[in-house]
Amino acid sequence: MVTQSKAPAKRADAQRSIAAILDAATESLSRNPDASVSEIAKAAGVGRVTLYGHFPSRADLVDAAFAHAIEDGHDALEAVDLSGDPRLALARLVESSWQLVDRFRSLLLAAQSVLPPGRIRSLHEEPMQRVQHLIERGQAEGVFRSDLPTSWLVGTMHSVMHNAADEINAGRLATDQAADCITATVLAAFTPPGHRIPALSDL
Amino acid sequence: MVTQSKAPAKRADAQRSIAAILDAATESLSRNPDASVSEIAKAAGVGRVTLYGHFPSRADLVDAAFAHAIEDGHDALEAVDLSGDPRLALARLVESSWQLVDRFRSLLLAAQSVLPPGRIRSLHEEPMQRVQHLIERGQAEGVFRSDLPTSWLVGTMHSVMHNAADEINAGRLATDQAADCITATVLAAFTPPGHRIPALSDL
DNA sequence: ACTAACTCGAACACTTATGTTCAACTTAAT
DNA sequence: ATTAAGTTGAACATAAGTGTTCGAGTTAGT
Repeated sequence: MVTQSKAPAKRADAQRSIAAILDAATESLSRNPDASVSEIAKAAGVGRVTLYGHFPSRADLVDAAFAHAIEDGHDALEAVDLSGDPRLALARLVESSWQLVDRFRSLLLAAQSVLPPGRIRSLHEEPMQRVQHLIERGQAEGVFRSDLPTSWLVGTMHSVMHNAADEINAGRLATDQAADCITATVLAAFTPPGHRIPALSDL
Repeated sequence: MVTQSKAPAKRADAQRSIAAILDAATESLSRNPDASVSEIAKAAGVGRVTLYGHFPSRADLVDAAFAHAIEDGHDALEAVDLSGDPRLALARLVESSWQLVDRFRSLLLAAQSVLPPGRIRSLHEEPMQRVQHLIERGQAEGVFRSDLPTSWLVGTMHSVMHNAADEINAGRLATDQAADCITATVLAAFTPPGHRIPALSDL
């Protein structure tokens, strides 16, 4: 997938431009989902026309930036070891996922308002399935609650991380405390009724 | 606060218009945070010029609609009995809050992108404090966890409700199941480490 | 050194929104 | 019945964004 089969191979400066644009788009859209094409071009140190030369429309650009971010995230998440106690695996996964969610949450907003509905979900699907599998394993082993839908638990993990981003943004939470808060909350939320809440320490 | 001291008292038809505009704005913005003034005016069965006659700018209109919604919500929330077991009180509060969050979540988005930063928080402060007081009482009585900041727990309750809205929107959750999922999740998230997760039934 | 690919700014056409003005019409209040 | 308040659509001015075209300059590849 590294080299497309058709296209006559871009020139070196074009590749540099594209990379710069993609980076700038990711950065700009992460700060402001409504960032204009002009802003992004300027941030990339590139002319607006050049940008349109590589990305036919703003939507194409957002799509590319979002896909690029997902790919980055995918690599990071794949490195996480999901074996062993599902609760410990979850803690590890949260730790890694959190940084990604925090970085790209605003980019997601941009994507949501521009990309066709199915597109985002299909890009998310692969990493999401790893989460879902882990949760299902935990449910099967009886350490995660089964009285709520798996999809609900997936969403809960997601939204708790988003909450952390909001709290940090509002100055009510320190960045280095976020991971602990998230882990503690998600672990508690996943614990079956009647069971004891595990402390982070005794796992 | 019902009648402003100065203003020469609006005429009956003007009051009707304002009410219709406010309702239409709430409804339109709840469906689409970017709804245009024209859309809202049309939905209110009123001329665009008339609308501008009452609300100098789009921002003023959004502000008014949002404040109106908060006031509605405030009344509903104030009717909730917060005495007795904090966990039961929380369940009652969640039940009532959930409907409001569901109704107005998109309106909040509109407000966030238009209103000055402090404005939203100041409008939210009063109802939020009731939640915070309840949580603090639960923490003091030892039935809610104290190892996480109170503000974090408040935010968690909020974000879990938002998650429910998303899940419904995505078709992964039925509307009538939402309240139970939220209650179960929030109750679990608030339970202190080492304690057992309470089932909804045995409270 | 030659050429095709690439870059750039300026200018243009197009769209969509906000907010204002005007002049005629309708309605509520006393 | 009079009058002031309210309503209305059409037209206008502004502003900001998107996408395209053009012509001239630069740069990478062979």
